[in-house]
Amino acid sequence: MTTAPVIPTIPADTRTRILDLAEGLLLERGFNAFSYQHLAKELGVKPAAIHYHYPSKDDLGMAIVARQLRRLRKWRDLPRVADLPPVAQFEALLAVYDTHLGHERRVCLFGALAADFRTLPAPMQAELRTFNRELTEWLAQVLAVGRATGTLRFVGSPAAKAAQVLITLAGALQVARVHDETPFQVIVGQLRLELLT
Amino acid sequence: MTTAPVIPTIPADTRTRILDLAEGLLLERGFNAFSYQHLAKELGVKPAAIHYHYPSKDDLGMAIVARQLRRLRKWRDLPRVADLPPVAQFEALLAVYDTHLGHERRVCLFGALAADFRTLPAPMQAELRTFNRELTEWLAQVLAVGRATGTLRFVGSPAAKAAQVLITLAGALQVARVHDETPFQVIVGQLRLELLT
DNA sequence: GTCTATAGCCCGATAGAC
DNA sequence: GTCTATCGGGCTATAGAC
Repeated sequence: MTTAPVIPTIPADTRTRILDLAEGLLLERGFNAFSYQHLAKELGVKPAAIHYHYPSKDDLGMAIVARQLRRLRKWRDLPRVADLPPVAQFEALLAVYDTHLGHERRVCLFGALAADFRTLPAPMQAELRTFNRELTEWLAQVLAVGRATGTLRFVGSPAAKAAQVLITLAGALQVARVHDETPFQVIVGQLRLELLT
Repeated sequence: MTTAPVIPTIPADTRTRILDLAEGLLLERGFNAFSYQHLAKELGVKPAAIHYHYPSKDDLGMAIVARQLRRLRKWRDLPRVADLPPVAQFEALLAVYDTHLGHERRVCLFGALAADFRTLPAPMQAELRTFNRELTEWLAQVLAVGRATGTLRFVGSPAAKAAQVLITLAGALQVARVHDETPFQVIVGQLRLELLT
């Protein structure tokens, strides 16, 4: 029996470690419920050290959303996603939400920020709008192709259905947080039942 | 021409005024983004005055959720709601969400609290779970009767469909906040298109 | 270039005035 | 019974040490 190769854990630079940690706290507790103190304690530095890397909390919040947007674009354009048939693309999307669920029942970026939206700095608001718009447009295209090729089934416009499906997924993660993972699975099951032919 | 009877605006007692105001701020900005100072300034008193009526912010938050739960039960059992046929009950539910939208694009209680759920006091968490559970059970019953009588159409279990529809409505209000009222109307239109025969 | 000491503010909450 | 003066603490952010 061979042992799996040891993949060295590359210690991310401080700037990235802060961003990862802040993103986790944002998705687990909300933007107004984590502080530089929380980050500092976890990283073993003083709160003010964070300010060197991200001068204001607004900057840090913006960096989180901007990175998520870059990731979305990268993911969407990946050959192993972009070249898939529509049903597999839809399943790949579901897998992303399932991953969120697996990470301490994190909600998605949109679900984390929507309620507190009015308290967010304007640049973050704009970036989140772009994020949601691009994701919706991508899914609308997937749904349109899927219906045209007879592998996905729905009534109404692809844009309306995409908006509905995405908000259902965001909401399913929120319900999972309030109750447990069961309703998430139930709701995703319902989506599959309705969409897949 | 006769003038409409003057309905005197009964000035609510201070306790109720605080609760109304706090509820509004909660649904517009989130639980962690409003303070006793905000309430006090609006009411023309000092922050500490609020503590007389609601000793802690946890008490105030709990009072908001508890009142919403009382309202839900009252609304659901109203003859003009309980005695309606399923389609009209569904439309009555949509009207409630439309009212939220009309009030400064408020989100619903669930949508306001889900993201920050882990930062809420335990009694509030429990009460919100009850709120969501009772609302879901009510809608599941409505959907079951509607399908049995041939006026509502859906696949899957009434419970799963109810969970999906409610989370879609909560999410539709969140999207309306992030973008504008259009996506809310689009998503509600999609729901109607799919459910109504 | 990286981090710490500390300022200054706003928070929720208590004690006690009226 | 109702409200105000004030406290201790946590917050973000700045100034400056190393």
